[in-house]
Amino acid sequence: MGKTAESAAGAPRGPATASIRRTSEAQILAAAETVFAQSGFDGATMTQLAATAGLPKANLHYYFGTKERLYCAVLERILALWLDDAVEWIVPDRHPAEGLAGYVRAKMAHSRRRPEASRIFAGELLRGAPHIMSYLRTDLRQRVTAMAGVIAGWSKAGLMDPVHPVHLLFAIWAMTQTYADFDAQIRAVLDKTKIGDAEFATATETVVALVLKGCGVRAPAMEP
Amino acid sequence: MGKTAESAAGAPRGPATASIRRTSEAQILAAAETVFAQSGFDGATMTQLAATAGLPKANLHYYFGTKERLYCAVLERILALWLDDAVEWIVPDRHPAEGLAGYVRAKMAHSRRRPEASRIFAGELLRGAPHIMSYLRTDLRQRVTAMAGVIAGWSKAGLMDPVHPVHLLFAIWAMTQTYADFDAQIRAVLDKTKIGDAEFATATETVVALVLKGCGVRAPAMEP
DNA sequence: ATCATGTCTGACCAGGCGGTCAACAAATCA
DNA sequence: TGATTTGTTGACCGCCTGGTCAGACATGAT
Repeated sequence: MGKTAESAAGAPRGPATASIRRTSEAQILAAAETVFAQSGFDGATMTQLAATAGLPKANLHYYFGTKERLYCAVLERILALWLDDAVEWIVPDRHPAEGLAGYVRAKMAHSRRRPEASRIFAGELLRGAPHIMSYLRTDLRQRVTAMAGVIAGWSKAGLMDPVHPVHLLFAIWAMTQTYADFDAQIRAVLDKTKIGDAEFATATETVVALVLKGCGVRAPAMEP
Repeated sequence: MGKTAESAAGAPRGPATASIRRTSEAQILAAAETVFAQSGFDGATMTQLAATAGLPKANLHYYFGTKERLYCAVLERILALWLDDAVEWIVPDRHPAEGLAGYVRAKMAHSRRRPEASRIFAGELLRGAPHIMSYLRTDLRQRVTAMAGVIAGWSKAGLMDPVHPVHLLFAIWAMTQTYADFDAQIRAVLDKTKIGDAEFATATETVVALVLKGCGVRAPAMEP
């Protein structure tokens, strides 16, 4: 039937431009990420959310219905980004010296570039993960199992010590995300209003070294 | 003048039993620690706080005035406990193998025994530490400086690698507190409703090994 | 008894919260 | 063009929030 050419995918209703919806939703989601990261779910108010988005409050309800649905939309957006780092680095083909270092650096870069996403995730976990428990138990758990297998393989191959793979991952997540989540503490201790690139690079290399040496990763063999 | 014998210290007014005040305050603080840990400052309500304490709402206001003052009282209680671990373990007399391992184990024990305290602290940091920023910049920073000196001393003495001491501390805090703060994630990934003692011991030893090997701590010399 | 002091609490309040809705503007379809 | 759907918004609502307060109650000194 005569659907217009534009609506290729993801436009269940509305025959023509869903671009307005997309634009407004993106605008609201971006604002919401900032506000939820600063104030948390309970601390944020719809009025504050609307003001940050530069739209009337009723408009947010038009697009997302309730505060909780808006929050969940923000969460889903974050989770999508969350999973991609691992598959690039924690793979059997790589040497652990490269894989673990790359993964840690990717996670640190995440904490640097998108601290708000990390903070929203942290807040959700702190409250017992009421909105993402099912995701944790399925998607995340599955990925962790896969990554743990890779790491165990590295150990068996004699490329590194036999470290408990899952707890190693917890440790890596903790060390890297702390620079986003608990930034206030780090700034206070370092006596800086903002963490500079140099300081962050120092942090990154400290964590990388801690992980590589901590896992007893052997020097990678040079490819012929 | 004729103050009764009981009021030895800390009873500025009231001639007789200040024990009632002490008891009620302790009861309220204990309940508040639980509720604030579960729901955060914004999520918790005075009604919920009162119900958990088993007292009428007005009673909480009688003793603490406002929700914020109650919250701050809870925070202060936590901070007092927070500082004591370090001074016992991160001291020049000890070998780093003993000092770092002991410190990590103490922090892990803290996460195990008093996860609520850790979560309240984490929530406060996540929101930018509005109530404890001055504490972080004074007390905590001072202690960190002292600890960093000890660690740097260990490195100079050739007892361990020259690891950046402050970032090492951030890493230790992150790895240990993650077992309290993000317990939901850990339980979901491990597919357990509760983390057992055995699993927690595994976690502890994983972190201890990661830190000791990661810092290149030499084997401690035996005392004659 | 009387009084002073501290403790306790039900009833109440103003304000802000998330959410609704009717009416209106804009865009797309026929 | 008119018809129909989608987007926009100010005004409004009921509820729950943190906080108040007058007065009941307990306790010990005089």
